Amino acid sequence: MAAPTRADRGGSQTLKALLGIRELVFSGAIGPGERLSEVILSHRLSLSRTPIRAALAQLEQEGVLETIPSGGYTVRGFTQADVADAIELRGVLEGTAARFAAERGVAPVRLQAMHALLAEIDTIVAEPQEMDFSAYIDRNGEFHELLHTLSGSDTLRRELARVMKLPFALPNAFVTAQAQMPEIRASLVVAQAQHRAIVDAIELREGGRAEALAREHARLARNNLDVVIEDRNLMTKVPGLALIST
Amino acid sequence: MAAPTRADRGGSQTLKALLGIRELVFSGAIGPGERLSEVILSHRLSLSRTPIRAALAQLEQEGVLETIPSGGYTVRGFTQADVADAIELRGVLEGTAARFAAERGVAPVRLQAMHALLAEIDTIVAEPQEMDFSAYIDRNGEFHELLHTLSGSDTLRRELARVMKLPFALPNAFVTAQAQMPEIRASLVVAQAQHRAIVDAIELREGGRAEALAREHARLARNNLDVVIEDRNLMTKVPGLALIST
DNA sequence: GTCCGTATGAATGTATACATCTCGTATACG
DNA sequence: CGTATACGAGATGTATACATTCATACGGAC
Repeated sequence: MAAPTRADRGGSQTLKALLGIRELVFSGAIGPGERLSEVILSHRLSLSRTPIRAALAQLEQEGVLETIPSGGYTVRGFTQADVADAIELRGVLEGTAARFAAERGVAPVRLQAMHALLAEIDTIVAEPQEMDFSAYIDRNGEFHELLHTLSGSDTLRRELARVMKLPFALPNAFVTAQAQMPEIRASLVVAQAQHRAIVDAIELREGGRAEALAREHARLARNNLDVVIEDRNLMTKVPGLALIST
Repeated sequence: MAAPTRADRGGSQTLKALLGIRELVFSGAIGPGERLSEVILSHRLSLSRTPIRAALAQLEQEGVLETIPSGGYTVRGFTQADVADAIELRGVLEGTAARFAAERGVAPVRLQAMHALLAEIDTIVAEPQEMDFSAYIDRNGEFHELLHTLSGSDTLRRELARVMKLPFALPNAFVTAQAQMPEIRASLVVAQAQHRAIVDAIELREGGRAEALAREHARLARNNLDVVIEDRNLMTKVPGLALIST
């Protein structure tokens, strides 16, 4: 039983506030530009103002909220360009992670773990009829997380963790939408080919190639964004994309 | 009279706490690994615990502090590799900023401002006898800030602002140390040549070249780091470098 | 009718009291 | 003498009361 330790950063209240407010924002219940009142939120979430304040401050750091010069916070409005930039930024950072891994080398044990993941994703993607998207999302997330670790740079890993606080910048952001698109399989097959190429480049210590590949890999998500934007119905399927305003 | 508006994020107390704690940490008064007690800090800075808490949370986001699993914060210890990574990360992000500026184009007015800055730095660096380091630091800072803006990406600009919260990652971090080194002039002349090349590449819409140049520009700082590390006397001249532990 | 000053209300910023948990220490038992 | 347990000091987490500031609306003067 996961004994609720203080490590949860407010084992209860502050974490509740964080998750609660995030939910309110990304579900669109509050809407871009709208002001977040501490007292109203504290009533709505049945918490005191203190954990609410802590959560608001953190969400501002995450880029979800903006400070009002006179005090307080509003929901940040994202443009399509903002989302595209966030995705490309992830690509740049993951490219750097891949390059670091290639240049600095990685322990054989970890490469083995990488290959194990690749094999699992292979079988998932190769599924003839119905793909297990849930499994794909899990393994794909693990792949990227491991890649970040392989960089060997904590500073870089932190920064990547930060950028991926924005849900639409996540590697898995568009997978659920892809599940409803006709060319799904092909798209994921391409993604997996890129996964393999990235690992290959890392093993061969080809830093430049590893970086370029990881960037291109993120561009897949970038392309999907353009497709999804066209289809308002699909947009609701991508987490956090409801925040896009103009 | 700068009317203290709430926009200062705690017009007084919270800002005081932030600056105060940062000072305590970067001056080495607290030291890596040491725990930061809220009550002790509140006494030391003559503030209540509330603004202290807010400042601690922010400094943790900035990467200066680390959370203890059981609650509370300690001063983060930086290795030489951490500092090098932070500098290289800045280079990667500034490279992306330069590439964006080249690819997306910048308004002529802003390019003019860029050239004006370049001209000013030229005259400063060309000074025959004593260089005005203070002026150089100011203009150099403005150059980099403007470069970040020229990217046209707010997301990227935010991320750059974050990375540069670590003082040793700042473009100006090693200038004061350079002032005490024999090869100062040459080093800054090279830096200025790179400045010009970056702007040139942006004007010619050569994204790849702009990115590579900005990265190489950051490597100058990286190289200076190695030199400074050797000389414990110089280390104290570089802000925040006292945090380096092992 | 418009503009400016004032006043009122609500929001955030701050301080502090209280609750809860962690960790060190001392003591008792095996 | 070592270990386990219980206790206590001190830390953070939380709630709330108080101070201060900002925005809005109202009223009066020009």
